[in-house]
Amino acid sequence: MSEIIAGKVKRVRRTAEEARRVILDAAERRLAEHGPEGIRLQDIANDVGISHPTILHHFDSREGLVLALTQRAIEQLRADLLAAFTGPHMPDANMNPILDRVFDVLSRRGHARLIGWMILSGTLRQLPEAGLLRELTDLIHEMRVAECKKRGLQVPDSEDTLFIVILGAIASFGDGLFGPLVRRAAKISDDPAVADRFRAWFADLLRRRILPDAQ
Amino acid sequence: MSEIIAGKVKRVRRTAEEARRVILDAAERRLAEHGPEGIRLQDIANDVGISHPTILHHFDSREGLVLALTQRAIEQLRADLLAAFTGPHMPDANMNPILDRVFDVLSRRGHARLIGWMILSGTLRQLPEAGLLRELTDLIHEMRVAECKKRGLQVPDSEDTLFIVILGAIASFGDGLFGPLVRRAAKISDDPAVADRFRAWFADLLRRRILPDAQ
DNA sequence: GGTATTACTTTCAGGATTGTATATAGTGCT
DNA sequence: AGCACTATATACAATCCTGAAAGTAATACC
Repeated sequence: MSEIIAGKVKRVRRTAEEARRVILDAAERRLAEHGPEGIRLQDIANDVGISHPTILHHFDSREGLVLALTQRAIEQLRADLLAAFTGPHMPDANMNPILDRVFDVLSRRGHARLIGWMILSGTLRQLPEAGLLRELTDLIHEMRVAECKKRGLQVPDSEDTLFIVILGAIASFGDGLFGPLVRRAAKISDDPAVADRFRAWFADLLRRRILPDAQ
Repeated sequence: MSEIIAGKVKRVRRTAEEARRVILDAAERRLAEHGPEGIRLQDIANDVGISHPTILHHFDSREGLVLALTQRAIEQLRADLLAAFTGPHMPDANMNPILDRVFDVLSRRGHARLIGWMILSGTLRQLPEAGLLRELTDLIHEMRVAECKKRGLQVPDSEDTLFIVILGAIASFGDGLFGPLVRRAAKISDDPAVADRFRAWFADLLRRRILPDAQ
């Protein structure tokens, strides 16, 4: 491992924190590129340029590594999502920009795949519950009720709002992982414009369900 | 393996077809209960009551088994869907029983997880393109256009039908894999009745989009 | 400069899983 | 009955991965 200079091994010594970071980065890359089975201590160690027991030194065990990876990913995802939801146009019921950001976080940045893998490997059960969607539901429902009252419309059931949020979440995650497959099964061209149109279409569907058109 | 009677091994000999079937059944059960990593030759062999090389004899390799499992699931699903859409009550466009079936295969029987796993690990590329969703879309769209004309409504764009189907697929897959997580994040009780209500709600949403209420 | 700490390496062991080689026993056919 | 075919079993090999043990080298601190 590392460089060998004149028969002696040149070691790179990082701070523990730094070492953990680069190891997690490498693990995440492997996961994204090679899928679930790509997280092998040897391979990750090779990528970083260290020996695999070093990983065990920092994370105790393979599971420790996976747990740390999961934790970090969840925190990032949560931060990204909160940023999307507390953006400037939030009180607005226009779902398009919000869903755009959510889809972007989950699809392009690969969080859906990551979370999917974590669900499959069972590590996610060991993490604390976030309740993020509950907060979001309450937020939207409040806005929805107020708007409906203002317009003299029938006030919707709170479970309806809940289901809208759940659908949004499930479809966003689902698109991030299964989207390409589904589009192929529908014989859609690889053109990302179609995926974009679908997203807009879906956002419109949700928006109309949340608040019927005033026009 | 098998029963041992007076020092001799009593073998159960099935037809190749039958053997493949029971093996796939056992694999599917393991998949549903333990997820993708639960598909281990030894375990499956134990469940069936055979030795694990027998599985290799019938499927060549573990990957062959997984592939066959997926293929069978897709074919079953395909048959179910086509049957559902060409069934007697079809002009009715009631999505509920259909979605029930889809959710059953993908959620309860664990195929969403398996396919998710295959996407992540890259094995899925070896399956032939089905184009199933395209056929389904055409079927639905035809029906939809006919019904709209009959009622004197505006004929919908074919892309609208396509997106409905895609949403149905993505949400079904998404629910199968991410559903439990999402429901937890929404602080919903584990009560499966809620998941059922959501499914019905979603089916209704799709139905209304396909054909607006006549009332 | 000396010493303690710890990040890191090399080497090896244990375990699990897939896959191979070869023998055996049902089943159908002549 | 005898024979061919093949589904099945046993035993073994090969590989891979995680983890342990023990020693080495870089950094910090006195």
